[in-house]
Amino acid sequence: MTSPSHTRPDRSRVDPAEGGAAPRRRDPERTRQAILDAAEDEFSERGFLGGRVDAIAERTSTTKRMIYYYFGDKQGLYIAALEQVYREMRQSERAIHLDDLEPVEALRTFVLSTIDFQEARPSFVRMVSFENSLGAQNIAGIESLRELNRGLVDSVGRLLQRGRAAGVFRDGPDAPDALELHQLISSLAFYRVSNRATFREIFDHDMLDPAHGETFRRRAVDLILDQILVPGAARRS
Amino acid sequence: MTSPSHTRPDRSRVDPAEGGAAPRRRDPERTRQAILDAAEDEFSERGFLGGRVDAIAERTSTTKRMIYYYFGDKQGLYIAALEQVYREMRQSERAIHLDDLEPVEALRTFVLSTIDFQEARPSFVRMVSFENSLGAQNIAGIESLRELNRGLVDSVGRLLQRGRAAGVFRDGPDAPDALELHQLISSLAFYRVSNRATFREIFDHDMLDPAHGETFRRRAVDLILDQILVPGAARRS
Amino acid sequence: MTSPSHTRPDRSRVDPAEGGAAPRRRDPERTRQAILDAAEDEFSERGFLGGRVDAIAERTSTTKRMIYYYFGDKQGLYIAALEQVYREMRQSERAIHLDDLEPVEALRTFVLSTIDFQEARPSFVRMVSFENSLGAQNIAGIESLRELNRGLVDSVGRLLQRGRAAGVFRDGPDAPDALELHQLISSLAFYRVSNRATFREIFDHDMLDPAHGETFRRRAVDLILDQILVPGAARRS
Amino acid sequence: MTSPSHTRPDRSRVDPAEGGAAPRRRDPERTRQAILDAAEDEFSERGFLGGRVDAIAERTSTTKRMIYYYFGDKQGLYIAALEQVYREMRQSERAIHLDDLEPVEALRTFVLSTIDFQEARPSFVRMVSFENSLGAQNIAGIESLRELNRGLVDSVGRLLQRGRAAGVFRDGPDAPDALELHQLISSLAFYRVSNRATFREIFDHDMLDPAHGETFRRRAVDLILDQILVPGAARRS
DNA sequence: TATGAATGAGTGTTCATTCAT
DNA sequence: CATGAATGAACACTCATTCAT
Repeated sequence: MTSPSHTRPDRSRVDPAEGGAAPRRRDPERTRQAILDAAEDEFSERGFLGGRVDAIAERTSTTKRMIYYYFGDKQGLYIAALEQVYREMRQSERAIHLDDLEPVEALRTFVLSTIDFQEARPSFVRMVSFENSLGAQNIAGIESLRELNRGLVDSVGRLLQRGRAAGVFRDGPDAPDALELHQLISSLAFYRVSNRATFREIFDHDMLDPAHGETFRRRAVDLILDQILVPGAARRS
Repeated sequence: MTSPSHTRPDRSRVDPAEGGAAPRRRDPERTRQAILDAAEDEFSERGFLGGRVDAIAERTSTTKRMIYYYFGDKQGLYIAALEQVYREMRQSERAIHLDDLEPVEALRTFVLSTIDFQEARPSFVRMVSFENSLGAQNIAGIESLRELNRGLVDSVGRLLQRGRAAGVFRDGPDAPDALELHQLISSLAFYRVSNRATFREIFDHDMLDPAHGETFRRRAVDLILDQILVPGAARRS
Repeated sequence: MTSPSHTRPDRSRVDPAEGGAAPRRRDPERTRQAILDAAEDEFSERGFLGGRVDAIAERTSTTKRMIYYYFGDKQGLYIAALEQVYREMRQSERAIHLDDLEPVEALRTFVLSTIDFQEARPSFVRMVSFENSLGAQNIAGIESLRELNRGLVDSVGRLLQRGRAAGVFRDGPDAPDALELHQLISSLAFYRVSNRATFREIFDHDMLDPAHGETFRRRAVDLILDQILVPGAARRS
Repeated sequence: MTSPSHTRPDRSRVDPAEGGAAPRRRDPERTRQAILDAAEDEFSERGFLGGRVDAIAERTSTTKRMIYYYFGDKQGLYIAALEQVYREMRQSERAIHLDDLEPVEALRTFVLSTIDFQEARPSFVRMVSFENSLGAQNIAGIESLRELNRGLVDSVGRLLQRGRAAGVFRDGPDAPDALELHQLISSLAFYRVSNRATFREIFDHDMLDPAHGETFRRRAVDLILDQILVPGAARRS
């Protein structure tokens, strides 16, 4: 079982010799990364329109001028931050090596990993939410993001293929394809994080409360398997 | 079957005697409503932080000063707009009179109605998304919103009760309660709208394309019923 | 003979009751004019690119925000200032009522008036110089400026016509037309002001020094009359 | 007759051995000249205040740091560019060897050469215009520029002397001196270029259109000779 | 009830210039 | 000789909000 251990990797660890938090001088990669991390924080909290370049500069030890030096403008920085969170999402999927697991276990692992990632990295969810609310204007035409996500759906596609070949996954025109499966899993995992605040405010119920975590995970896995497994197939490997 | 016919009601038709589109003179209620509608448009497109009071004034034929006269400040206007979309959502649920339908049909109708509403009123989804991304700061403590939503979950609760009493809905500690059911249905219906833009941009797949509408609705209803119905129960009334 | 008495009209004298220099409150026209005058000063000294909106605000008692309120942006203000100096130039020509003078006297008066105006209003010359150096980008398509200037050339055209009809001005294909005459007069009057600084710096000679004024005026008038008058015509009326 | 063939000399051809366009390595003089030419372009298009050091660096293949290495600061570079265009102007006058021509022909040649040069090198006109608009602040005290220009007026002075000695040029207190003659010729030649843009924009008339070139040249030469020649003197040698 | 005028603090961005290597 | 990295001050422009009438 996957444990919710997705935390932001310490990308600033470029030169482990220097231990300081702030990029002091002459370490461009560290400076760049520090800006990027600050941008992720700011944009995930306030969105593209609400995010302030000044605020990002203040979160860093560098100056505002450096932001423009490295990223050109606010949108360039925003896109770079968006790419970063998408890349991490993709890496978290790659890390579980779906192709090495037998289909049912792979699917179960994938569902849990998706839930875990979104729970552990709420800034991913927030950034994607903001971006959607603005009609994905900033994302439009960024090929790297398309590739990242398509790679993920391809993984799911291979998984489905193997399951069908093994006779454990449903087949035929009525069975969901990889994209539909991705949509379904994402809906469950994403909504829990994206709508947490209003849900809590309105219902006094925290969807991310660990007390509900196991129940939610079990229900989600079962629900997905119900949709995919051929009736009567064994759920445990 | 519910058809997707949720469009924004023509709230400006306060005094049908006057036919003009713009609130000319001496009709405070119409002026107020025009501001509110403009605010809903602006805030749902750009969020609270991104939304501009000037832009709202320009969308209306009234002046900026009136906004402050009627709503106090930007946040007051934002909250009023949020209340408006929530109220409509609740009204759309009330309109289907769940209590008058037998449980299975009521559940099916509720699922479809939820899907339809969110599809027809994307500004609801966008405003809720924005609000969540900001941690529901603006919503905090607004009792009216809590009441609206709790009324909805209460409806679902009565529905579940009736189904269990009739022996068609699952019971016991493992069966989902009203809030969990609401979360599940919302996840499916909300995500389809909230993440439409990035989904389309990344996968060239429009989740709201009518071509996929029927399949999605059928799968969603079946999926929910699978979770609620006692095994072997008749799905059609 | 025309005396060099073209000074900037006191356009701020809107409400003669209030004598203060600064537009205090609630006198929009005065505020607007104060901004415009400050803009003329700033832009004529530093050009469009070199001129600073902040500096213009500081020259006024109003704030920078008001500049944008009245003129939209820097370019809008610049164009308004340019229109203002062009308009004054035209008015100074209108003030001498060329049509009421007999041709030779009218021509002499026009030449002197042109020289006087450019001498008295160096900010006109500087603004036009700057605008030319930038390729007249900002002027392009501003119809009001075209009309102002064409009105002036039309005046010169009527003057030439009358002189030819009276047999005192040269005629035929070799005689200069109104536009060529305007170019010639402008060259003399404009260059004296536009190139004053480098001339003084390089030759220690101030073209605008009153000591040379009479000589310059006499030579200029004679030179122009030489070009226009039929040989042997009386130069004095 | 002088033909308008003043084009910017290919100053980059310092070391003809290397054929490359860009100053690659180990050719400091070429690097310096490339920067200078880029500066002339930039400053003549946008002025001292409007010109950007970054833009100059981008016009060259060298880096911004080199600009500071070779020229100290922005103003140093600006002055160097100004000196360059003034030097070329002076060289174009020297090239016609006024002292070797008889006075009337020399004067005619000088007028045409002046017209040709300003027409061929509009960046000279623009830079001088900008510099004047700023009150010649940057030029102040640059002795080299004074020498260049005084040498030119001295040439004209010798020319006048020879003409008077030969009895073909007017003499006496009423006759123009060398500086006045320079001013007159410059006015005609300079204005045609300096005010081309607004003239074209306002009157739809391009003063530099080749169609008007011959007429303008003939009139200018005649006009100058009218001022200088003793009445009745032969215009052709 | 309504409105044009006014404001100060901030908004993204660019400037000429210098540093460390 | 040459370079990428860094800087602080300034840049044009916009924000939500309030005032006087």
